[in-house]
Amino acid sequence: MPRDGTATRTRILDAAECLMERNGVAGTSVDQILAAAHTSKGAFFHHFDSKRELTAVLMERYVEADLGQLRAGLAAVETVTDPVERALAFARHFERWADQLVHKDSACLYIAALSERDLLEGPVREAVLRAIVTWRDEVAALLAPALAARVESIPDVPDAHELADHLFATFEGGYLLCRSLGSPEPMRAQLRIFRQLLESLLAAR
Amino acid sequence: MPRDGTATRTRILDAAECLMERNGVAGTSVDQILAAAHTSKGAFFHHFDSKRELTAVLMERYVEADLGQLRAGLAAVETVTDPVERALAFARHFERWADQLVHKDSACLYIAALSERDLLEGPVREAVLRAIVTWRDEVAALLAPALAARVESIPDVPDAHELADHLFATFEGGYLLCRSLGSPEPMRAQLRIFRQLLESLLAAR
DNA sequence: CCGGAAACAGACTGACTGGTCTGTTTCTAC
DNA sequence: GTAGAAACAGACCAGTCAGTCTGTTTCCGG
Repeated sequence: MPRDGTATRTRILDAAECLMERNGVAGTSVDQILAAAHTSKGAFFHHFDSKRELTAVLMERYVEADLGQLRAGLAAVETVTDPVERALAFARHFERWADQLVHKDSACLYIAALSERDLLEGPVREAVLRAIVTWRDEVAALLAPALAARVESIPDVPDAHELADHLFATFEGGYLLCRSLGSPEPMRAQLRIFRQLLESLLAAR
Repeated sequence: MPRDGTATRTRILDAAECLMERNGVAGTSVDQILAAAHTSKGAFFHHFDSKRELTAVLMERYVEADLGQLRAGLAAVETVTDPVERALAFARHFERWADQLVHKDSACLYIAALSERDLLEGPVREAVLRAIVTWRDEVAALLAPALAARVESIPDVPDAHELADHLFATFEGGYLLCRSLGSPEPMRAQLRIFRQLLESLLAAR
């Protein structure tokens, strides 16, 4: 086997992720990626068939990392036995971890992908969908027992899946607030609000 | 004065809004806009100095319409005297209006603008910021008295401004869920969740 | 040490980009 | 009516785009 190209491939993916998060997919040219990755057209089209395929591979990798964060959150609270406490601990986990999540003027690749319609077909869409559905199902499974424990004290019990989606919505909304305000603070604030709302929902009365 | 060009101008703005919502700003070319608006390069650059300026003007118009929705929501509940009931009526107002808000596979122009960094400077950014801050301030002013009325029964009272931002985050997160799932349903679901969470927060105990 | 395949470099291409320019039409003020 | 300015049309331009192609380098099995 000839020389190893995985380092170059990774550099291209890293550069593309960084640029596309900031400028969008259509707003990022292959030449820009090459410059940032310190490589050439030849290397790029050796590793990827097209810009489209790069985007798909990148999104796949991004989703995997994202789901890793979900699993880490679930693992961090699996020892908590009380369902209500476990749900709240889960919310607190992400609240604590918000600062690391949003570094200076970064954004979420999902937002970049979802704002371009021609990406909303094929593998990119499927990857995003997998992320959303996995978060929904896993978080709903965590929330359902907590909601069941309070079902008699809540007049209008929210649907566990929709409430799970609301965490996803909070993340993405937080990202957008951070982008527009140019500060990582809103993410922390929004995750805190989510936790506070969940606490009041699940409070014994 | 020669013939009236406002109709053409409006057609260009409408076409641009429609295309940019779907494909992003960088993902929409001037030629595409011209085709959709059934006009020419000459007309376009007569009405706008550049694509950048069109984007800025369009965003200004979009923000004004958005703030109109906010004012309509505030007006719809201003007769409700009890602060808690007024806040809840406000949430219910948008829950009811969710379906009209999101037509089939539409998206929010804020998301398109915020996903491209070079737009995050100058008038486009200022317009988005004005929308966010106005929503925040107006909604916070609505929520603050309601929160004050419950301050003794809530252990960890959320900040009114951050809670107001959470409504904005819910809208944007809802838009993203609608885009990825290809359905207008998630918007309604997320606004319902927001209302349910607010109800439990403001519930007398 | 050498044959071959993968890894890379970069000149090149045609389509498309935002934007300019020249010319024509349409209206109003006089 | 006619002068003049705004409204519009579309050919045109230089630059950029994604993608191709040819050639060179690097490395490993034999």
